[in-house]
Amino acid sequence: MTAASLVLATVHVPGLAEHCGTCDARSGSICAAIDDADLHRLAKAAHPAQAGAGQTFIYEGDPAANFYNISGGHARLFKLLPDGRRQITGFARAGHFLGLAVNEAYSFSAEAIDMVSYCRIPRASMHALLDNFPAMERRLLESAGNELVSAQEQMLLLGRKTARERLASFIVAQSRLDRPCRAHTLRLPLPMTRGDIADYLGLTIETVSRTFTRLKSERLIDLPGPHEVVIRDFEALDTIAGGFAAAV
Amino acid sequence: MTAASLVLATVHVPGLAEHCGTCDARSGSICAAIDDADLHRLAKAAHPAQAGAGQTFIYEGDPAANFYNISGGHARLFKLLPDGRRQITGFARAGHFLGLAVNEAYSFSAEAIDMVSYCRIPRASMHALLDNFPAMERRLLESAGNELVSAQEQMLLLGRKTARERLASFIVAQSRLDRPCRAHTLRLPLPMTRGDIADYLGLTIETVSRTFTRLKSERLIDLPGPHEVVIRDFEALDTIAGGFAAAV
DNA sequence: CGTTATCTTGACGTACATCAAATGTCGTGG
DNA sequence: CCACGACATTTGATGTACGTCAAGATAACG
Repeated sequence: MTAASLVLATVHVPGLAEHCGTCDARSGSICAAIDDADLHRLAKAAHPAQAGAGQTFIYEGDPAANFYNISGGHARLFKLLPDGRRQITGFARAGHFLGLAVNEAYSFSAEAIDMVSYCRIPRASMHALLDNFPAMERRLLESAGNELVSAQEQMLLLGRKTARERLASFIVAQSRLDRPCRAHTLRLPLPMTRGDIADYLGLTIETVSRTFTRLKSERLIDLPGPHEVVIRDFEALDTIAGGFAAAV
Repeated sequence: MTAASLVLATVHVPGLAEHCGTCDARSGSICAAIDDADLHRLAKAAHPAQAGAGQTFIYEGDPAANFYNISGGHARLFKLLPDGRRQITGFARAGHFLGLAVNEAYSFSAEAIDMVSYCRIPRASMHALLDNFPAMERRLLESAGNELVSAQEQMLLLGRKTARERLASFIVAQSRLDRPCRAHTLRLPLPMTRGDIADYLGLTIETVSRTFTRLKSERLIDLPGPHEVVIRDFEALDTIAGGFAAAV
């Protein structure tokens, strides 16, 4: 990076910043750390792309050449054991940055659940961006902190909670995710399959299904279809999620 | 921070940097990002302290006023459910930085296993350090990445591995931790109790003990005492840890 | 509208938890 | 140095939450 290019970098080039300027996910992602004037710098580094449902776009073990920023759709992030057992470590949606949990090689795979839009940022470009925009690095650090907090929460779930508590935790977490500010959602979309939920919660499909059915029969939720949950008693779910042995 | 103090900051004040200059853990921690000339800046921000065995020095839920850097000893990091069920999310030793997984409040508790030495860094001081030493922030980001990778690895363990695979994974990970560069250790110290290991692996004390005994009877390890393991067949352990159904 | 994958429900099996007691370890004071 | 007590660990007997296997019901998709 020469001094000249640094000066030029502050000149807005119309068109280049297009896909970043119109990006719905920008405000809720680390890209918000870069303001409009410098947006073309970001737009030059971030290459937009898409992945259709079922398509894997990050392979665990591959050299980590790129970082990814999800701008739309839903993806599952997972690790596999050699015999095929799968652990979903998280779901990514708009605003989610992928690449923190990366050293030389990707430590997980990423697969599109529905149509996923994302931006690919080459490693070198990312480092250049971070060098030039400290606000972005700070935001990344905050983001990493949040990810660590939820990873630890998930360890507690996987190591110590019952199936019932896991599912309640999952529903509560999803509802918080859906509308972080407003009151907890009533109708909650679940883009992932029962198999995904099972592999996320360390259970089997059958146990997930049975536990959903039980929560429904207890009037805590409704299940209009496989891909949506209606929360009928948030307080009760939240109590169960916290690990209080709820009355049946 | 005034311009004057920034200039003064580069003047070495003998004595102030003492506890950082002589810190054994420095080279393996984020403190290595600050070179000798600026060490007094770090030393001014980092307040050394100690915690005796069994003493809790971070309480989950407390306002996150400080960051911590472990300089000696071993600590368990854990989360509790209201009925007392415990999940240990990790063990901290010299060089480990605590505070990444923190927003407003601590998301975990930290308790000394043996005598723990640590440096307490007030939140504001930490931010000032990061503003002035970009190398430190970069190192913190790398550290966060590493933590996330191991958190995901632990999710795979907790969600999908058998007791046998969990214990093998634990032993292999501990041996890698002990001597990252050299060949895998033969004699491995385990400062934590069986209860700690159980709560880390999502098992009970009894299952941990039985599984240790079984690995011993299969000549994969020796158990000279409760607080050390001798690795007799690293390859086999590593295979089991990876999730290959090992022959009995 | 048929085909296929996903989801639900049931019957049964098992890995690990729980309960209980013996054995071992370690710090402390005689 | 050894004896005692408290606590950690091991080992055994039994229970159970969840997994596995299997079959139907429902939803998704061309």
